[in-house]
Amino acid sequence: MSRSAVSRTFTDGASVSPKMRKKVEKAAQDLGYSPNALASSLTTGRTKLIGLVSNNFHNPLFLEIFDLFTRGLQDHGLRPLLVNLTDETDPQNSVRMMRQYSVDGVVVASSTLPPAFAGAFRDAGVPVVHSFGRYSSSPEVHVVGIDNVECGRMAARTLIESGYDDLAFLGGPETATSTQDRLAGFAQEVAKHPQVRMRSSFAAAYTFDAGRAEMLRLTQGNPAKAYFCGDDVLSIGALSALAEAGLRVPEDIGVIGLNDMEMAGWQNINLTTIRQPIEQIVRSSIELMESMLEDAGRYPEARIFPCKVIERGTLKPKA
Amino acid sequence: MSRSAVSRTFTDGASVSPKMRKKVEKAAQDLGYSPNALASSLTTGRTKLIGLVSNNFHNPLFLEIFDLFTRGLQDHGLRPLLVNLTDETDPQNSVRMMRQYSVDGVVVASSTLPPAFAGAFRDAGVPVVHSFGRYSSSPEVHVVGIDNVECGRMAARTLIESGYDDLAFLGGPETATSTQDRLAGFAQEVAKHPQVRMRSSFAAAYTFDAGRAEMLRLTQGNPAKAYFCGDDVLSIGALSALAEAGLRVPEDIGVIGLNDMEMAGWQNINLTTIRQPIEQIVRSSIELMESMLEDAGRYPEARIFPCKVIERGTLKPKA
DNA sequence: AATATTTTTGCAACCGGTTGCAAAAAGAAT
DNA sequence: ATTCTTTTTGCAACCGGTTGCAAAAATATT
Repeated sequence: MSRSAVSRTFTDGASVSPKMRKKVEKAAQDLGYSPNALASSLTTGRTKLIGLVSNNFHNPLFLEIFDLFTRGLQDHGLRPLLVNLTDETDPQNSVRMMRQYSVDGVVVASSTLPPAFAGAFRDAGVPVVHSFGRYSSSPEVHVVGIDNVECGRMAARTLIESGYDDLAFLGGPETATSTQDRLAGFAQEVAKHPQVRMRSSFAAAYTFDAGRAEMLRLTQGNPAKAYFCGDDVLSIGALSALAEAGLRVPEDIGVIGLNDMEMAGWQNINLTTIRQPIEQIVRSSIELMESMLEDAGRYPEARIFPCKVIERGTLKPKA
Repeated sequence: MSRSAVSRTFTDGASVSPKMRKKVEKAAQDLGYSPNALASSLTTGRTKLIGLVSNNFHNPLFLEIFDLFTRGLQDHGLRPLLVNLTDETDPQNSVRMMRQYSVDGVVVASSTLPPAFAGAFRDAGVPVVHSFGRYSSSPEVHVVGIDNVECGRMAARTLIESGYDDLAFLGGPETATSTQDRLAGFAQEVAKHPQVRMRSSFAAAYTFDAGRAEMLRLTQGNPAKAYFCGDDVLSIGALSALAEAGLRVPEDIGVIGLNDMEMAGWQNINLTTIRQPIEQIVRSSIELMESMLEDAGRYPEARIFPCKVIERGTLKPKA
């Protein structure tokens, strides 16, 4: 029973006779031995470690996303090494760290990080997919997500079909690419309808407080009749502000969100929103990652999934 | 410039002359070299990998907890290897996995897992701390969390002080130790007040839907005047049910939750609740883990942090 | 300047596995 | 029974680092 024999019984596809395997397994059992994954990575070059880096640790939607990612990766025998990107952390730092731990790949799960961030991994030779990233027809790296421009159009279309003609976009931080894209689509669709007017403003962050603050400010003046908020949490903040201002939803003002996080379906929130198919996005991201593990040189690809409107109670029913 | 010289420039405290260090650093720069953490772990026996295992991927509070843990660990140069424990996964399985990846330690972040689960790691010789675990005066493993019995008492006391005398406990799953402890404390305090009556019931899970369903059921009959719900999400579900049943809070029925997750402070929820000091618990857990990395044989210790009532709008103001 | 002391450096063995290759064992064919 | 194949096994080198130890270099002492 040599060292190689042991190694071979634990790597499937290797040539070991049934009896040798039995013998080794028995011994392993008795000694409580199990192979050291890290040592083996040294020669095989694979760690099965996947860096999961995100900066969205305040949006409950991302708990759902982390749940899906961790379960999905585990099911494929991969291990998520979690990286919480705060504002201070230097991107290059996390790139270096990921390399030191020889991760097999990195998935960047964030709707607010710029494409260049994910690019840094690719430049370092680490397979990377950017989930929930910005759609581009010629992506720098693999991107899996939604078409934010189309979502903007969809929101405008929905509001208009519901009979609103005084619209507004309440976005997240003006610098986030997702915000810009959604606004662009929204404006584009509105432009097709001469009788419809629109305006826009921005919350400081994709948070309840920011949404509420901005909507409170808006209710001081002369608010629009229907708002497309760039995110569900933002929407809920806005709804809170509206309630506090004594305005009824949807009778006085309509609201449509984006994401369809679990909470949006809660009966006391009941938010009409555009559903982002996170299960599909995550599943597809993992599949893409797996295929890159086989062939790292794969040409960057954008996988875009369609969104759909989930009608609940914050918009007047369509006529 | 030998291999050892390189190794020494990257391990602090090693004997290298300034000029040698410069030379190595220059070369590393040019070649884009950075040491392989996994290879080094082979000889040093330390990976700086910490298993972060949890089964609470549906409670938004845990997003806050993951945020704190990942940031905290990162700040100490440790890397969280995330494990999502689903119902199907065999505990032994994750123990083996953690050993294969030679994690330096494991933190079990869960209020619902039994102490025995964390014990399995200890038995395997892996340093472990159970955060948000059940308090015990003679813990099997290090536990950091709150005293659920005392929380139960505190809830009852608060309700009684607010003038309610027809109380009820609306717990999570009856099997969860946290539920049992909270109920015990609640009942214990009520027993001191002969004029106060109480009852109890249980939601199927610590979720909005379960809380709502149970409260809807209760409103069919003759509900109590004030409820202590075993968790904020549960409370919010209950609040939704009460609103749907046309009952006013706090005028008709009072509600107090537990956890004080971010959402509880949202103006349109405004839940009176018992705050669990998660920042302290997480910080302390990490400190404890660090000290175990030095001295693995440390005697199991229970660190319990006090909770406090956060008064908001779901209880009648104290007289 | 010669010697003693301290610091820096490189050698070589080791950490715990994997893997190409040749020797040994088992099975098939004659 | 002998020879030819095929399968199984062990040897030894390697993955990318660390570290005790002795040799070499730099500093200090007389």
